[in-house]
Amino acid sequence: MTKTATDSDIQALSASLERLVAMVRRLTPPSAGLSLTAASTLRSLELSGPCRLSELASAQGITQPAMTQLVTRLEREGYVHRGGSPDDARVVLVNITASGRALLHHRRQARTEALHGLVDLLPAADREAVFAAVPALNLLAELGQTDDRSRNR
Amino acid sequence: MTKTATDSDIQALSASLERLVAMVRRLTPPSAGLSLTAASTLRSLELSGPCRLSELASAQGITQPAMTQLVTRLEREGYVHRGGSPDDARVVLVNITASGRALLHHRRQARTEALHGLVDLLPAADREAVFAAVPALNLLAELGQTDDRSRNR
DNA sequence: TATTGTTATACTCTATAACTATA
DNA sequence: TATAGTTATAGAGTATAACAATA
Repeated sequence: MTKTATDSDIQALSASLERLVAMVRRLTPPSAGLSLTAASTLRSLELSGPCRLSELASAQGITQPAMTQLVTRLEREGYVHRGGSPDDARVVLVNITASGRALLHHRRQARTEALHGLVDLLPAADREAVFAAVPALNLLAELGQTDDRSRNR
Repeated sequence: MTKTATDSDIQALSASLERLVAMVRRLTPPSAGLSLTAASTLRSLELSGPCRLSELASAQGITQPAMTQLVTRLEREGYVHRGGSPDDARVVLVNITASGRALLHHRRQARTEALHGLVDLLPAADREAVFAAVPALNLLAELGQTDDRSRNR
């Protein structure tokens, strides 16, 4: 029946996303050691392997200087490592360390536990609706990631 | 069939939420004028009406001094107003201004437009799964909000 | 000359500790 | 003495502009 998305559908989704962001922020606040951008950058490195600094910056939607500083902090804490490229001496290849992987693992466990507590409070029907939507939500998030808004920096 | 949530369900949801947060951050970056906390605080004021500074702080999961400063910035920009309580002279009641409401409205429009672009790229089945999950996601977010973790500050 | 990354500088956002004013 | 909020100070996180090194 829902052939195309109506504005009111989109607005409801948008409002829901706003609330979910607030929830996630409370589940793993920056006080837990990593800012949202720092955590997201680590995750990205975990998936991609060694990655250029400029690619990391555009993937996170922040500027190159901001990523330089973030990587400097992450390197100081031992979560990433800066290496050079054999092909191009200008390039810096950033990679996640074992310690960085361990940190991600720990954060995921903590959040999973907290989420478990919340999800268990949901009525069964709602719980199933949420899980049923996970693949679609992943697709949506992926589209948002590869969308080239703010690539032009 | 899904009687209780399995760990792998929860982990998939958790990972999905991480990606959605990254997407939302790119849709309305802090460069658009308001940080996530600032926007969330305004939204909260829009819903609740005049609110004590300490309540705002605990609702957002930040400290009282951080909220003092955020409210100072928002007041300087004209988005909120500080008033006293007639009952208790220690209390500050913060309220949103017409300008603050207008800002929220504008941001919502911008995000809704951007989301529309993404949602239209989803296959119809995924689109419907997302919309079908919205009420459940709202409920989940609400549980996360009223959950009293990090109330003890 | 263009690209990759860093440095310099400034502002937001957050925390903890110490303080003021009121209850 | 306890509570509501502010001030002081420090550090993370971000931006823009100017720079160095390499292609």
